[in-house]
Amino acid sequence: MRSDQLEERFKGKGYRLTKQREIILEEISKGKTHPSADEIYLMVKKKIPNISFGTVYRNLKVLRDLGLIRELEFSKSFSRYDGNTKDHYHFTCTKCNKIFDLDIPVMEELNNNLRAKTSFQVLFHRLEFYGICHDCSSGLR
Amino acid sequence: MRSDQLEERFKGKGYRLTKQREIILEEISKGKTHPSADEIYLMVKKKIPNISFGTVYRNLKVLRDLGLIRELEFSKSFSRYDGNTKDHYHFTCTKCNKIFDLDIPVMEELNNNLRAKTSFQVLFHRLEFYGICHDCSSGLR
DNA sequence: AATAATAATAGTAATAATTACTATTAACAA
DNA sequence: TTGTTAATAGTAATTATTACTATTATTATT
Repeated sequence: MRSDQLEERFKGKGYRLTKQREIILEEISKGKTHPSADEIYLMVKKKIPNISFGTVYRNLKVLRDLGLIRELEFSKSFSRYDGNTKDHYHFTCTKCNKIFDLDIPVMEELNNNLRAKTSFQVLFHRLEFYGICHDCSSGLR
Repeated sequence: MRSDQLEERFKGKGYRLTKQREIILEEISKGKTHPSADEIYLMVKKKIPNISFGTVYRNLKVLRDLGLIRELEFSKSFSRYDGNTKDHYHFTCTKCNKIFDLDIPVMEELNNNLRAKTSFQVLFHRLEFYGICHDCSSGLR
């Protein structure tokens, strides 16, 4: 993306284009890795030695908001527990944060398809749907 | 599950069946909700007022290990960032924790299928594959 | 049933990722 | 160039989870 286009993108949403933001975006975009906030902080620190963690986190949110990067919420934290131990998918309502079990078959073929295309040992997959649940979209909640 | 079967299940893996474990399992299994560790702590606290957070967390891991409950790692924390903003899937190596972009088409039909079966407003889905990457399974890493 | 060995517990402190706060600095519209 | 205000650096606070430790409870063995 050209620098003036980038600037427009920022101003369009009322953000300012700062050196910090430019370099954070640059560092994330240049590789094929999927760095953590911590790793991004370290990479950027080489170019802006006194940058702070707060600035990195704040700007990751800004860049995500602008659609310039994607945030993948993997995780170790914030688990939910399910008494249903048979393999199944979930739907999460982004409004009320309720999680619903889905009664659709688990697609083992997705793993097979990926095995056929790659050299990965595919063990399992996680499929999570997101949207608005019935109660929330009908104004009941 | 009968109580004696449950006990066998625990002993089989060298765990003891304690009141705390029984009640934690009971509370998770009785509803269709997907409680957080915090919520479980509060539910169990009604029956064992002086239970501690540590006990809940420790036993959630034990119950998961026994296959009696499932842990869904949703999350707010531990994000990874991706410079590739076009919709795509990932493969995560559970050995080296590397994340790979997958070059397989995004299946919009999964959302349509779910829309057809439920009254949810399905907005998007996340599909993550897990397993062992080529380098790790060939002993290179 | 009594005992010995040790796993599990309660209570508390520590950790790790992220977010909030605040005085200072920098971007940019006029 | 200047005034307005968003963004920054630095630090403290927050939140979910884990670690630590003295005490208690469970189970195997007598």
